[in-house]
Amino acid sequence: MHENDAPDRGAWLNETEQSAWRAYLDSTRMLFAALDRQLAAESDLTLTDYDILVRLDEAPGGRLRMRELADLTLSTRSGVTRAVTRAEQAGWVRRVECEEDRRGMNAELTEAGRVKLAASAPGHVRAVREMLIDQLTPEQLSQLTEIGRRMQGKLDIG
Amino acid sequence: MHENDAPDRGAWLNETEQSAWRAYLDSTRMLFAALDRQLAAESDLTLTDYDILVRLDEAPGGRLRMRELADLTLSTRSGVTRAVTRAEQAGWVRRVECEEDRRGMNAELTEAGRVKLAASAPGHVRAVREMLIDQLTPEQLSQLTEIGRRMQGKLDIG
DNA sequence: GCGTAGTCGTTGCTCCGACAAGTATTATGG
DNA sequence: CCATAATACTTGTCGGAGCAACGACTACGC
Repeated sequence: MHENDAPDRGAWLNETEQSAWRAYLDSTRMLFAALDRQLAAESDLTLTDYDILVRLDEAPGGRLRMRELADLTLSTRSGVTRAVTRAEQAGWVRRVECEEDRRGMNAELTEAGRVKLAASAPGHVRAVREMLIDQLTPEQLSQLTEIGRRMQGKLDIG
Repeated sequence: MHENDAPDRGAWLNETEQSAWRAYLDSTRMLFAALDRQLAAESDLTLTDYDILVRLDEAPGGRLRMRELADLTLSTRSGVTRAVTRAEQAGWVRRVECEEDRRGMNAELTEAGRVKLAASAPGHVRAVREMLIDQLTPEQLSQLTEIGRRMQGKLDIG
């Protein structure tokens, strides 16, 4: 009758926790796979590639340091290096050396990049709506926001 | 004033939708990455590998057809072929030919596989608790279940 | 029965992304 | 100042996973 016999505290998940976790895990995997397929089929893009275009588009001057881009897209620096290289070869992005730090590099969205994003966004947004947003009540959508924020709060720190 | 000028129906997400989607996307990426790191560090496993051990453990006789395993883990057949090959080389799984269908193959959990799962589960479960379950109210946990189910309902069909 | 169509699992190919090491540059501490 | 540490990006290497193609087998239609 001590600390570790509270019903939920064992080494396994109870049934409620288990179904929540599985439902979340499976649905998320399905959603991400479906979004990747949609972007690949309609725009020949990866979700990561798309995310990079979006983040650059939102940044002042369409320009971000590689490091910032890695932080925003939650990927590693090497991942960003390669993704930006791909985008550069496709003409959507150009590399611009950093003035104030000679190690630094900026990725800058080109006009072709903005065009590409404008062409890709509607299909992607439609998919996100159909598969996620339209399936949920407004209350669930706001719960999802809060759930995500709480997880981020835990995961940002460690 | 017709069907597509409802405020939420445009080609872009409104602010509420946008923050929900980003919070969900980012937190999920963080969580999956953290879980993968935890399993890699403490058990030298992938989340997929772990999932395979779990599904086999739950199956009668610790045995499943490759196809079933692919469906349950939401991966492709080729993915399962390779994951099972890895698990087989590690000694956690053995391949058993299927009696009633000579094309078929079963993956069967070995004793070593059960031991491996028993050794890996507590750390993984602890991580899931810390990062996800403990961050949420019971109400949010049940909302998460319902959200996942709704998405699955949409995505299972098409 | 027999041919055709579909299914099962595997393999070849290729892409994506993580980690670790390397180079160049900037920051720090004495 | 100068040596050391820390940071920014890149690259080498590797592992995981998707798609398409394949051989083996089964199921179906007639």
